[in-house]
Amino acid sequence: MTSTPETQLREAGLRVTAGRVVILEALDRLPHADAESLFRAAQEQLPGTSIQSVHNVLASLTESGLLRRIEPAGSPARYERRIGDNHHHIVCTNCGAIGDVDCVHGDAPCLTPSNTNGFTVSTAEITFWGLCAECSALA
Amino acid sequence: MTSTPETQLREAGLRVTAGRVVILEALDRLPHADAESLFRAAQEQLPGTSIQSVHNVLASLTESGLLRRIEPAGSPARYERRIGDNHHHIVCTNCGAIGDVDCVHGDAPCLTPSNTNGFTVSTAEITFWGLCAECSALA
DNA sequence: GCCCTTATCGTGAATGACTCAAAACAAGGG
DNA sequence: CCCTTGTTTTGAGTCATTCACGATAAGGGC
Repeated sequence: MTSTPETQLREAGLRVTAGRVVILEALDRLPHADAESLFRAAQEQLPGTSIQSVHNVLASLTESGLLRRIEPAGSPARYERRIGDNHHHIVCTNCGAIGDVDCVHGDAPCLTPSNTNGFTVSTAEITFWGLCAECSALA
Repeated sequence: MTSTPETQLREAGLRVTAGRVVILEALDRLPHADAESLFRAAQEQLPGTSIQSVHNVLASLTESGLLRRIEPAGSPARYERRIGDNHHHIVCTNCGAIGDVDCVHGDAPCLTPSNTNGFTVSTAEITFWGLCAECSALA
């Protein structure tokens, strides 16, 4: 039950602005979208907006924890409305499409590296690479 | 037994050039270095070199499989002389230092996502985030 | 409902990390 | 030793993102 964009923003202590609401709504339709796609989506409802404003919005929403930012190698940053769970991602090496992967094997094993080299580990992030259904079909 | 840079280059079918040898040697001293650091290291032995040349070298070495390129979120690409094993990395969220992590739990479990959304998975990449020994001490 | 403070947006310029292009150069087979 | 072809150099260009700052609007207080 994701609460409405307005409620979410208020709960995060952020002002409710048209830009933020539009971006949050666009991310429901376009999960894992990058700034550019969100900009194009936002323009339909906010013709006067700019790519910088989209970056502003994404930065504040990410900082407040309303969005999760993912940065697959070789691709611009993508954003998703996070559901609090720590799921992972699978990226198509051909077209860049991204899919969600529910936490692997009951989520515990991968959070425990064998040797940490003195590091204090706080999170683990898994990225799977492969071909999406469409690209596998074409191959 | 890492073979010498010269041998490695020849085996990969690449010409042996001063720049390539210098970069490979620098990566022994600076594992997980980025292009900029390697450029500075290379300048000591090749005063006339340029950052673009370093990128050239890194690109061809990566393509030939002599180097592995890693791109942690929020950091420029790092390079390492790969040993063929599929190890993972741990990145310090404070200073950006990177450590190697031997494959987790006998390497199999993390390569098998629970649901693949129709994707054909070929590789899995795990990035651990935390604080390096130095930064944990300072915190 | 209106004002005022202050967060946010929009415009513009700037940055970092890298890629592209073409001329100068050098590795190494013949 | 020469010639071919892969590399390096020099220089410009790109992309995604950030910085700076005046204009604008959200929303608490009156």
